[in-house]
Amino acid sequence: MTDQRPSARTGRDRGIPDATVARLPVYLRALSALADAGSDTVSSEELATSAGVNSAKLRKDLSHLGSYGTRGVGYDVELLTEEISLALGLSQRWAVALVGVGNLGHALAGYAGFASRGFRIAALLDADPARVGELIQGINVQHIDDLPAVVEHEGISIGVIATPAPSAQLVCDQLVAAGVTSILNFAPCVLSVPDGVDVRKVDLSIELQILSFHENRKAFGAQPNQFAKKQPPGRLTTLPGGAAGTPPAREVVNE
Amino acid sequence: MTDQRPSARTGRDRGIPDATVARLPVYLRALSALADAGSDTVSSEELATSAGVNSAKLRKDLSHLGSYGTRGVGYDVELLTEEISLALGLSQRWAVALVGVGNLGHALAGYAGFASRGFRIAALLDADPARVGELIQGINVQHIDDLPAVVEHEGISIGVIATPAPSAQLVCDQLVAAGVTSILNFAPCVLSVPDGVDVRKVDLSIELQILSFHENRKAFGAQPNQFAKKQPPGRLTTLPGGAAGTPPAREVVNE
DNA sequence: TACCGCTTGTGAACGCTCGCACAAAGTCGG
DNA sequence: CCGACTTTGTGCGAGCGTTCACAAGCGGTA
Ligand SMILES: NC(=O)c1ccc[n+]([C@@H]2O[C@H](COP(=O)([O-])OP(=O)(O)OC[C@H]3O[C@@H](n4cnc5c(N)ncnc54)[C@H](O)[C@@H]3O)[C@@H](O)[C@H]2O)c1
Ligand SMILES: NC(=O)c1ccc[n+]([C@@H]2O[C@H](COP(=O)([O-])OP(=O)(O)OC[C@H]3O[C@@H](n4cnc5c(N)ncnc54)[C@H](O)[C@@H]3O)[C@@H](O)[C@H]2O)c1
Repeated sequence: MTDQRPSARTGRDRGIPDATVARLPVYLRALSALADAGSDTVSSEELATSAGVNSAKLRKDLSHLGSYGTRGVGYDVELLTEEISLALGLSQRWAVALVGVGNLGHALAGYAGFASRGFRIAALLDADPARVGELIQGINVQHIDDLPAVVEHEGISIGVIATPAPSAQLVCDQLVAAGVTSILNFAPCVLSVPDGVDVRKVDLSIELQILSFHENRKAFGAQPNQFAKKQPPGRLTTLPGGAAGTPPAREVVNE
Repeated sequence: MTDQRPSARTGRDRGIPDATVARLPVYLRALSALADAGSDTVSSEELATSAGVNSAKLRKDLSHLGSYGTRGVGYDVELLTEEISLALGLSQRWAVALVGVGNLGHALAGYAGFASRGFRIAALLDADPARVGELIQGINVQHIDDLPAVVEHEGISIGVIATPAPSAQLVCDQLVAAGVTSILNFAPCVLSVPDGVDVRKVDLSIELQILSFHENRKAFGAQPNQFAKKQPPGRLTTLPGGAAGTPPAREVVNE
């Protein structure tokens, strides 16, 4: 799961496990679909299937919130939706600041999935004077220097960073200084923040590289280089060149 | 970490742990920065700091690849870069198909981070006839029906889904049928795939909701509703309305 | 060559997560 | 009211991931 652990739970603390928190939004989505389909109640088995998890795991996850099921029947869709929303803090609408209105920033600004889940893009900010003043989805792009005032005025506590990596730490510091305590980072870099500030990252390249690993593993079952031991100039060199014979690629999968 | 576990490792199998695989790309990025800065060697302590992890964890992670460090000295930056790249299967350039050239798809198509990490966008596809033929970053948008031929011709093994959620499963099935064995999904839904196909998801809303949870926790230390027990109509109703007195919201953060 | 300081690689302990399996607790039909 | 059936909530064991702490190994120095 994404890393850079958020809010190191302080040993004691009767909190909900991180792994559970990460799944609650998925359950919420599945519940929403069930509600649209007209279901009033749902069993852990059904809900688990919709969410793509084991039913025992689902029940254990929900048990952390309290006892909201009915034995022999299942869970009330509406009630459970409310309880999960409450646990996630979605009973209030969070204001979000989006910094960096480039390619990705434009897509994010126009994303309907924010509003529908209880988040409001309260501000768009950029450092480029040419972008300031631009109107995107009815929101005016403001200069990054106005950040403190905007955060204060709009009551913003969540920031999204969509600037190039070299600027990300600077922007992050500015967000923190302005009072933002949760940050979602799209730039491919590690951010350092003071205690009490949570950072989560979304990194395309990392996801692709993980897929690459598994793809590679599928292509060559278990490699021969089982126990490598620093062969001085054994298999040599030049990374993006072509490492000893391009693999058989295809013919592996397909049903 | 993202979830929907890729390629259930079959019990035995001397493979690299998933948690380690997920961090290798981060190390790679840190190494790249060190190389640019002119370092020839690096200690586990330095590299761990750059990557934002514990140095013991870093060493254990690297130990899964083999013994490529020198005691008393550290790791050779270039050698380690090669070894990690090799382990991740980045010594070859993977061809990627991007399906859904809407808001997000456009941003992704123009993203330089793909190419620089060894991925090549080999095809853009969409179902909307109005988009077919459009030229984006020098690549022609093709119709989704041409998927099988394109996958075959370009040797594509990785697919990226950037269509609306209702189309995602259909597109996924088409990708799998065409021979794609790794999928990165941006649509907010669960995909089901046959064994042998890996799926990873990137979901904005989930990330924000996790941040919301922690933000909420910061606001109200440990809640009073410690042991809830199905209060029949206790605190009631209407989720996006205002759950029993809108919380004190502001005044919490702003350090 | 013998010694010293530094850093790796890893054994071992601990905590978190997962999934099984089942008792407890509810519904429903008679 | 009772008994059969269904589904939740959870105790428990196994496995994975993280961290500590240190012996082993390497380069440098006398
Ligand atoms: N485009 C994608 O699909 C994509 C995908 C994954 C990750 N990313 C990452 O997201 C980030 C943004 O990507 P992009 O393609 O939108 O880049 P971009 O260059 O199109 O946009 C970056 C924007 O950030 C602004 N900016 C730069 N420095 C700033 C600062 N100090 N304060 C405020 N604003 C600042 C720039 O003016 C620009 O408008 C990058 O880190 C990139 O690696 C992008
Ligand atoms: N825009 C964002 O910032 C953002 C952020 C996170 C997640 N997402 C998700 O990414 C997905 C795409 O978002 P978007 O804003 O780009 O939407 P969009 O509507 O702008 O683009 C979707 C594209 O997919 C194409 N499409 C639809 N059905 C198709 C099919 N069966 N085969 C091929 N192509 C098909 C459409 O023609 C359209 O071009 C959505 O699932 C969205 O929830 C978007």
